[in-house]
Amino acid sequence: MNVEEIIKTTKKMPLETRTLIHITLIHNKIYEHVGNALKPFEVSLQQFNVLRILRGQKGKPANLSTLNERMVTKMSNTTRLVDKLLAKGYVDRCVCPSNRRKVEILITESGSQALTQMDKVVAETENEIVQHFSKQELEQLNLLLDKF
Amino acid sequence: MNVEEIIKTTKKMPLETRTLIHITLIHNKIYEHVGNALKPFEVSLQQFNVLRILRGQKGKPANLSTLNERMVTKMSNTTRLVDKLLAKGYVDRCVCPSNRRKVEILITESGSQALTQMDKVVAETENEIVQHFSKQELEQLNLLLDKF
DNA sequence: CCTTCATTTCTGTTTTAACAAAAATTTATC
DNA sequence: GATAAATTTTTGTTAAAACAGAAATGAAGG
Repeated sequence: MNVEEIIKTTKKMPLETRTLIHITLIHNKIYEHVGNALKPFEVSLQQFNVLRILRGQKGKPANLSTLNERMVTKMSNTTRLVDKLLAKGYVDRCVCPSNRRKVEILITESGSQALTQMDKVVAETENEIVQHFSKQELEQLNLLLDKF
Repeated sequence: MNVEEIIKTTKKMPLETRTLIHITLIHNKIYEHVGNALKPFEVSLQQFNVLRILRGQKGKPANLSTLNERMVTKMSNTTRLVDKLLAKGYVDRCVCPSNRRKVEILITESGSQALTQMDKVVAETENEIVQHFSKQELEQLNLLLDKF
């Protein structure tokens, strides 16, 4: 990925700026590719993310604040995101009996099965995106990214 | 930035997945910080980006397709983005006399002045974001990012 | 208990983005 | 030159995100 070529500029920009633009371009690429891979399932990246968190709960229900805390991209209205998963039958939701302010969200069997399918295509897409990296380079990259 | 800590997971994930989540988290950070820096000017990151492109034209007008081509994040409706810059008096727009399908967009004096101010705070923010990197590390990072 | 405050979720509103199709103009072809 | 095709921008509609405030419940202190 050549930054200058993509944004069609010949001007030399500060290394700091170039780095941040670079990250944004890569993010756009990830978002687009993974989003497309999920399109057949009619779920957004965010919804996929929530399903993964719920599976990670291993049967233990999660409430909204837990979801929000663990989401890659925090958003203000997780309620409506869960509404959509509910409409697809991928999750169950009920008020928490011990604290009726809270809500308990669980992935359904149907949600789990769909998620297994999604995992496959997402993993393939992820591998495609990083296909030009060796394992060692990926490790080196992660070390550098930790510095942000 | 510790990925596992931020998304509150203890599970070991594939290096590929971790890398892409990492990129997304960093992108969120950039977006948030630079967005906040621009807030006093009441322009979005995208609008700031367009102003920079227009300045790069050095007086030569740009049309919508040129803008779209050079934007970091492509979007379908650049028309409405330019509408907003127009409302703020930061750009001028008129139909291209030689090809009346096209439109010519120019940054105004007021836009240039505002942009100079924005540049300052954005550059500061960018430096903050990469403050833990040495110049050499930034170069190394850019080389790795080129592999995407 | 009653009042106040804190927590958690939900709702309303406004912005922004995504997608598709329409309108205006130019270019090409017969 | 008329008609069809291509290009560029605009508009309409729907979906998603951001922001702020309301509602419901629980906890604490008098």
